[in-house]
Amino acid sequence: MEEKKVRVRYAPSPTGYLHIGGARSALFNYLYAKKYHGDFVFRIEDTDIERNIEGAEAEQLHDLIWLGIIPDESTEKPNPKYAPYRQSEKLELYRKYAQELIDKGYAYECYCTKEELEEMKVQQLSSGVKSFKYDRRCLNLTEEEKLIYKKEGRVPSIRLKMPSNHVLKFHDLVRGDVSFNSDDIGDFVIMKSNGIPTYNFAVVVDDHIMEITHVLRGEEHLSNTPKQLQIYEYFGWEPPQFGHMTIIINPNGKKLSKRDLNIVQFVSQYRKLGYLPEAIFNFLCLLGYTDQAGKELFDKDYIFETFDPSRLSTSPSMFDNKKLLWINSQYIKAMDNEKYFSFIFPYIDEIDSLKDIDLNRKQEIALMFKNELNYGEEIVSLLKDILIKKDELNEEEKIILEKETSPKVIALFKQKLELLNEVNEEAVKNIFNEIKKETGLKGKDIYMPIRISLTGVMHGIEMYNIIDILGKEETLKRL
RNA sequence: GGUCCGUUGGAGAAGUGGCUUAACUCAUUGCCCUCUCAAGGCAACAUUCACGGGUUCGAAUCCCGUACGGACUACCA
Repeated sequence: MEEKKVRVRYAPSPTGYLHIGGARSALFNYLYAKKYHGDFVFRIEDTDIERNIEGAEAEQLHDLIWLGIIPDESTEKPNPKYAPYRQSEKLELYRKYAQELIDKGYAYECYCTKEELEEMKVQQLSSGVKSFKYDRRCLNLTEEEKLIYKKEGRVPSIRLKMPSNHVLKFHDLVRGDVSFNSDDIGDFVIMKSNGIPTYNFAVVVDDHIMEITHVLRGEEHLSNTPKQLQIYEYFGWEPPQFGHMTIIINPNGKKLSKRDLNIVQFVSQYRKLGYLPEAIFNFLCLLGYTDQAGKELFDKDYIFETFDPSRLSTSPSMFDNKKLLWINSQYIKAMDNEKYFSFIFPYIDEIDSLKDIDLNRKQEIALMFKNELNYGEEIVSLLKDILIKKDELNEEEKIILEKETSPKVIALFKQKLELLNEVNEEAVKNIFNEIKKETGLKGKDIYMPIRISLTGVMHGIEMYNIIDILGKEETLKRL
C-alpha cells in the first residue's frame, strides 16, 4: 500500500476563545504531524450559525500560534487544493453529497417538526423505551405526502438511514478495538432543514476532501465515531484513523466545562497572567500523556521526536493548576535574561512609580524576582508588598517590634544608614555587621524589626533588595 | 434507562505475567540552608494496585462478575 502523507487537523467552532481542552486537542494532533512529518491543518466548523462569535476564529488561530502550535494550513494560509477551510463556505458541496446519499437510498428527507420530534421523545421515554431513536416515520414517504408537507410550508431535513444490525468497528489509536452496533443508533440528521450540514456529516466530508489521515479528539466524540463511519461506508471512502483522548476533568471529577468559573481555562487568560507559551505547551503534553522516559520537563524538539500516540492515557486526567504553576516557574527560572526582561517589564510597568525608571534600574529590580515568580503578574503584588507598607500589624509582628531590643536596633540602623553616602549592597551588609557587633544581637533580632518597620510583613525578598527598591530616603522615612 | 469508556497514593502517573522492596513528577510534611518568604538540597509519604471470584508454579498485569466514576444519547460541535 502506498504511504499516504500524514494529515491531521484541529477544527474548532468559532464560538469562543481557545480553551485548555481545545488547545490540548490541537497540540496532540500537532505532535502527531510533527512526529510523522505530516501537515497540521486548522479548519473552522461554523455550521452552528447561532453560536458563532465574531472574531473568535482569529482569536483561536492567534492563541494557537502563540502557544507554538503552528498550522501548516489554515483559514489564513489555505492550500488551494483543499480550500475552503470554513464549512460555511462550502455549503453547496455538502448538499451535493447529501443528495448523492439520497439518490443511493442511504438517506431520506424528514418532514417532522421540532414539536413532533419532542413529542416522540417524550412518548418513547414514558413508555419505557430504553433509548430514544427516531421512529423513521418519514422513511417511506411518497411523493404525494411530501408535497402535502411542503404545501404546509415544511422544509425537510435529511436523515441518514442506518442499516440494521450492522457492526461498526474500528481500531482506536488510544483505546484499541472498539465496536458499536448500528441498531443502537437512530437515523440521525445530516442536513438541517436550514440547508446546513450537521457536525457529524460535515466532518466526514471535510476530512475526506482534505485527505485527513488521523484524527485525535476528545473522548466525548467516541460515540460519534460509528455515525461517521457509516457515512464513510456509504460513500465508499476510507475513514481516517481515530484516536480518542481522555477528557480533562476538574477537581470534582467532571469534564472541564467552559462555564466552570473556578478554573482559568482560556489560553488568553493565561497569557495575560504571565504564563509562558512553552510552559503551557509542556503542561498540555502532560495532560493524558506520559513520556516513555518519565520526563516531565522537555522542549518541543524532544517531544516531536519521542511522541508516541500509543502512550496516550485512557483514564481521565485532572487539570492540576499547581503543576502548571510549577512548570511555569521552572520555565521562568530557565529563561535567559533578555527574554525575561521583555516578558516581565510589562508587569513592572503596571506600577506607576516604576514605570519610568531607567532601564538598568528596571533590570536590576526584575532580576530580584526571577527565582521567586510562578507567573508574571505575580511580580506586581510582590512589588506592592514592598512599595506599599502594610498598616495593620498582626500579633506576631507586634511582639517583635515591642521587644526591648528592637527600638535600639532600628535606631542604630537608621543612624548608620543616614550617614551612608552611597547605598549599595556591601555598605548595607556592613551596617548589619556593625549592629551585630555593637549590640551583641544576631539574626532575627536584628533583621526582623527592620523588615517589619519597612514593609509591615515578616516575609519577602532579601533585605538589601527591599532597601534598594525603596531607596534611602523612603527607607529612612519608614524607620 | 441504553451504548461506549474507565478505576494504581491528595494529583498526574510508570508498569504489557516473575527484574516491583509498585519508578518518576506535582502537592503535602519534616530536616538542611537562611533575617523571613520563596528558590535550592535532603528525606518521609500505596505492606499494595476499587471489590469478589477464576486462570497460573506465580497477577497491578489475563478472564468473568459486582461496585463506583465518566462520556455520549440534539435539526450543538
